[in-house]
Amino acid sequence: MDQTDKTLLRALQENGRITYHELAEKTDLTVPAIRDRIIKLKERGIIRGYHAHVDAKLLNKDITAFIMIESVAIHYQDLIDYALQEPAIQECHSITGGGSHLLKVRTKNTVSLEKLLSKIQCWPGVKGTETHVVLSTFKDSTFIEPDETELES
Amino acid sequence: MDQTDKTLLRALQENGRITYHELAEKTDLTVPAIRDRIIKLKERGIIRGYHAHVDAKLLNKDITAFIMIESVAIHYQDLIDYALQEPAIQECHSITGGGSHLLKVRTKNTVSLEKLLSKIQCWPGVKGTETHVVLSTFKDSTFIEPDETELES
DNA sequence: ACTGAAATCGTAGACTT
DNA sequence: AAGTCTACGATTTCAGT
Repeated sequence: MDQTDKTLLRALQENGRITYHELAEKTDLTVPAIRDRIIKLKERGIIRGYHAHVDAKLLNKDITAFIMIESVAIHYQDLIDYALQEPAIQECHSITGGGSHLLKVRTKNTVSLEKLLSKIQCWPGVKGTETHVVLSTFKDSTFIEPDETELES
Repeated sequence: MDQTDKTLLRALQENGRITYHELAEKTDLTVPAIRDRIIKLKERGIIRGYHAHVDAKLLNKDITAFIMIESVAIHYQDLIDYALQEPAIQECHSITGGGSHLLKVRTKNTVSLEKLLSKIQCWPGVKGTETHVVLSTFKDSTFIEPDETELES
């Protein structure tokens, strides 16, 4: 993980379809060298994948919400299994502080959000939920600055 | 927005570097037709961009946290401006329920999280914060299912 | 990590429905 | 307006060095 790798990671996060040729220009390396490095970054798990970012509202998902769940420990695995199966749930984290888990969900409207909440409240071990509907999103980035010195390799 | 567009959106969300040829095979269209559709999806804002997804932990960001902020309305714009400037803040939403805003942040460790929190608590209008540190992430998808009938076009 | 050739892919214009 | 065909240039890939 040297300066060149960091440049590649920044560029690929900014534009996931950038060509090897452009990356070669940015780094003063040749195209095959770029390719080798990117393959290695993938093999090391640093690059997990490439994804198109689509606009949720334009795909008829008008509601984004965060749902804090209070659940009992014995049923944590059930909760995870249910969360993985539900397409409207984009993220599921276990967290510290009030609540045991936090979900990020996308639904078409308030009706579908209500249906989803009813489902969740029926999951085994769920004692309570607290929903925060997103009114506006001012920043939504997936960019991670690779600026720290790395420990490994 | 027909069945073909939905297939394209699904495929591009799953693999942002998929070739037009592969997409042509999936949809039984020719490569130029695929290209035209993708250009239009971009022009309509449905495709916002393409991004490499990198592993935060492997880039020395060990902490993910959600910070709920209670702020006074007069200073909302200040809060947004500060959030946009801070690279550790990945998301900033205004929300309903307890708290006025929710941040998703990534930091190297608890020390840098503490520093960030100190900064945020000094922002004008911030009355209080409530931090939820992520212990484990069980689902982290950006996939949005384009399965509803669309209103526009 | 570089070179160079071969295969694959993306792009643009003209044409068809 | 949307798709196809064809041809050309760009990109990716895969040797060997």
